Amino acid sequence: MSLIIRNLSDQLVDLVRDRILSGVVSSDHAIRQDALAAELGVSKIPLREALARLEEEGLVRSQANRGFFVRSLSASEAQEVYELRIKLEPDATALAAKLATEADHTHAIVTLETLDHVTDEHGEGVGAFNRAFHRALFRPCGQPVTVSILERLQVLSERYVRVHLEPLGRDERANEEHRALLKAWIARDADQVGELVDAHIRKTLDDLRQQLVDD
Amino acid sequence: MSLIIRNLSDQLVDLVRDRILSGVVSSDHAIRQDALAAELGVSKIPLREALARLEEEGLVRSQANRGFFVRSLSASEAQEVYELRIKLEPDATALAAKLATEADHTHAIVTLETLDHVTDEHGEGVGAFNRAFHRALFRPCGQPVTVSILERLQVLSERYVRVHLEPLGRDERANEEHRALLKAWIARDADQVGELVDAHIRKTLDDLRQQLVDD
DNA sequence: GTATCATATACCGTATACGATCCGAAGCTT
DNA sequence: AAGCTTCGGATCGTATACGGTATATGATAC
Repeated sequence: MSLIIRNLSDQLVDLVRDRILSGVVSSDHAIRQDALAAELGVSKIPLREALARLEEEGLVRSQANRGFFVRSLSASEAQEVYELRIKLEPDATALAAKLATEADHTHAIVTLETLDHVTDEHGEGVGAFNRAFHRALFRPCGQPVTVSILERLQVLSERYVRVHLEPLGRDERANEEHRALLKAWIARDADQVGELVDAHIRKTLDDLRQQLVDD
Repeated sequence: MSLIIRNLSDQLVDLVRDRILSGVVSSDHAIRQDALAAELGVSKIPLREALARLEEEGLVRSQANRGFFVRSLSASEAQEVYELRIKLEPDATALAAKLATEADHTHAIVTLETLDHVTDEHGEGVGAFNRAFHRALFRPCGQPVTVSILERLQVLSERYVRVHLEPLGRDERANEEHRALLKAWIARDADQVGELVDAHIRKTLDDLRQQLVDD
């Protein structure tokens, strides 16, 4: 049992990221450091470190002497992020399928079951579990830089899914695609995994595009 | 004249990054926060923010209660970083060639001249100017996320160039490739730009591979 | 109505303090 | 002698307080 010790700012990164993804804090609104720190029961020093990290991730931006702001969404960024995922994620997931261990398999299976469960209950944080599933599939690829880039891209893309797609309840089709993808992944059919991931992301992008012109 | 106001931690990011790239601080050695802050004449709070950002960039890693360490180099990471650049940089640079303004053109030309000059004098920081040149070529692509990812990849790859290639003085061939690339880029020949960038990165990777097996 | 000034607010950076943790060395046990 | 335990210094992580500075806002003067 290797227990992971995390300092406060590490934990704050996740906490604040979740707040932004769930839309609790609105775009282009200044983040009051003292107020937020007081609300979370920490001082502003670890909070500022967390915000600095989130700025590198692309979720917030900062202006000198003005503070941190949640970055606003834009159709062009959505397009860009999904195109980047299409360039990177299929290959990484396909490679991971070849390298995955038994433990990776069970982890992916469990993650999908959790995602199914949460989807059925229409519970909070479907997006987070969706992210976790895809991450479970590409993480074993053994390429740390690629993994970190993909994780960042996933976070960015989740914002658009939450705003534009989640309300529509298009979970059904996605879940079927997930099952087919997992099956091929477990079977280590790298080629098919690559195609399925590619198709899956493209479909999401198509849905998003349609939704964005409708807006 | 829009003067850019940057706070201390922003400036420290660049300063510490340069120290790491130039090899002043050795790998896997703990960064003494108090000592470094005192040496730089700042307090450790903005320094910690800068280190947090550099950890997101992949240049340092942190262990809770142990501090920040310069990440060590590895052949597999080099390979990975260059493969990622091959996947992203040719397209981005080709797109930028189509979108570049007159100002972008002059900026790229000036940057290459500076690079030539520095190379001739065998001055310090050839790597930094090499980075600046490539950045000048892909920056006008109008895709901020792609640009930030490529900048990160460039920083990571520069470490390997400095250690394994720069001592060999292979600058001549690179400079010829740079000139051909710039010419096609100015002419907005997107297809050729893509091919040249791809070839340029591949050659560097090949050199690197050879050097790494020799090591 | 515009320009200038004063004030309030919030961020930025520093100094300081203190608990928590890590690491190496000394000492003890076996 | 090898291994384990304990201890203390060093460093990190966090909190708090304070001054400096930039921005925004509202009042005043012209």
